[in-house]
Amino acid sequence: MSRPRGRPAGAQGLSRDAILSAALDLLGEDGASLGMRSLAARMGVTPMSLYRHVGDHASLLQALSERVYGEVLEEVDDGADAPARVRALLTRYHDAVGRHPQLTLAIFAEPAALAGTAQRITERLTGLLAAITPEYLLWRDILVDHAHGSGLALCAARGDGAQLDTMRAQYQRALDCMLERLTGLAAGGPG
Amino acid sequence: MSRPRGRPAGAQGLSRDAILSAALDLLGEDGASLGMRSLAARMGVTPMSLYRHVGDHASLLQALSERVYGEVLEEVDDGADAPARVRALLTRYHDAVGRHPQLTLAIFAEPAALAGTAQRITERLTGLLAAITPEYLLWRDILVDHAHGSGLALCAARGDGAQLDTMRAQYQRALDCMLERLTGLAAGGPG
DNA sequence: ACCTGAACACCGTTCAAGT
DNA sequence: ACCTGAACACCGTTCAAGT
Repeated sequence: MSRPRGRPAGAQGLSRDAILSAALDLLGEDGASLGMRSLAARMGVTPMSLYRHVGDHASLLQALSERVYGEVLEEVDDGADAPARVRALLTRYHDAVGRHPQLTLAIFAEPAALAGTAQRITERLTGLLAAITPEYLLWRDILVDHAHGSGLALCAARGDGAQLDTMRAQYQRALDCMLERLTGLAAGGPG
Repeated sequence: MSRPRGRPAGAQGLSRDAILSAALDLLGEDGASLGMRSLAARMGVTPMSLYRHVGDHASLLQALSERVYGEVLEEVDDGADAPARVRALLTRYHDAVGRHPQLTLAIFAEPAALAGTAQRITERLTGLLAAITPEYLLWRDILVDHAHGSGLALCAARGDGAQLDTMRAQYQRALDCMLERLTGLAAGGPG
């Protein structure tokens, strides 16, 4: 029973990329937490096979977070004005949380995993806000913290697709409300 | 070696209250996560002794969150106006996160643990905001999400006392800024 | 009623094979 | 270079004693 020891004969082997993709798939399923053993089982492989490709569990988490949150920075809409770009950047960030709530929760528990990417996102946001208001540091903190908190609510509602759409719309409303106050436009009235 | 089986002769036994207090102490220490085994070890007792008093790990978490976050509602300053009471309530909530970041992170991963208490806090906040603005639901979401996100940053900076004070002050500034926009007072200028 | 050890089904990770 | 099983030090939890 079970496979013989040593490298399998005809197998084409694992790849770091395939492991990361499988890990995101696994995290997307209901109630599945990202374990080295469950990830290995899903790939039909021994837990230890993973270590050569993705390092230990913390490294795996870091690689996943860079892949997911690195995409947030890929947006380019340099033509738009600063408030619109702030809006787009935060929406992308918030969406990334909604797409991978379990990963985000794991990162929150081990904040070093996101350090580099998070800093780059924050820097871009800071630059955009500086063009809008002299109180850009205060508003950067407000917008980032609010995005995190709203993302946390997304995490708590993991799995429920319909509710997720509602919450995404609520985030848009809240974000618009704050951007209006921030830019001083103070649009129309309530309702 | 080790103790004999059965109930120890002279021991006065465990109490639910003592266990919960010890659990909060344990969570307050650096890098200590709340395990049944580590908690039992700290109390000089077998892991299984705890189950009779606090139930399983999820129940323990829930009991702790009710103890910590229940205090948030104990505030009474009925004389103050609604914005001041909103400010006090959110500040207490935020402080509770800062005092128990590890517990809060554990709750975030298992949101059912806080369900009851969180709802009561949200209800009181909603009532207060309804007296201030017709857009009270929008602002309730904004303020709650922002408090959570800022609390999350507190969790990430766990342990560092000086930084904690700075972050608490930053939260006050952000909260004041939003309450000004919310009440329409629009105080002075930047700086 | 209350606490115990042994046991079960899990973890992440090290290490020494094996091909 | 790459994958393997066995082993180690952990988990939470069940169960059947023991007092």
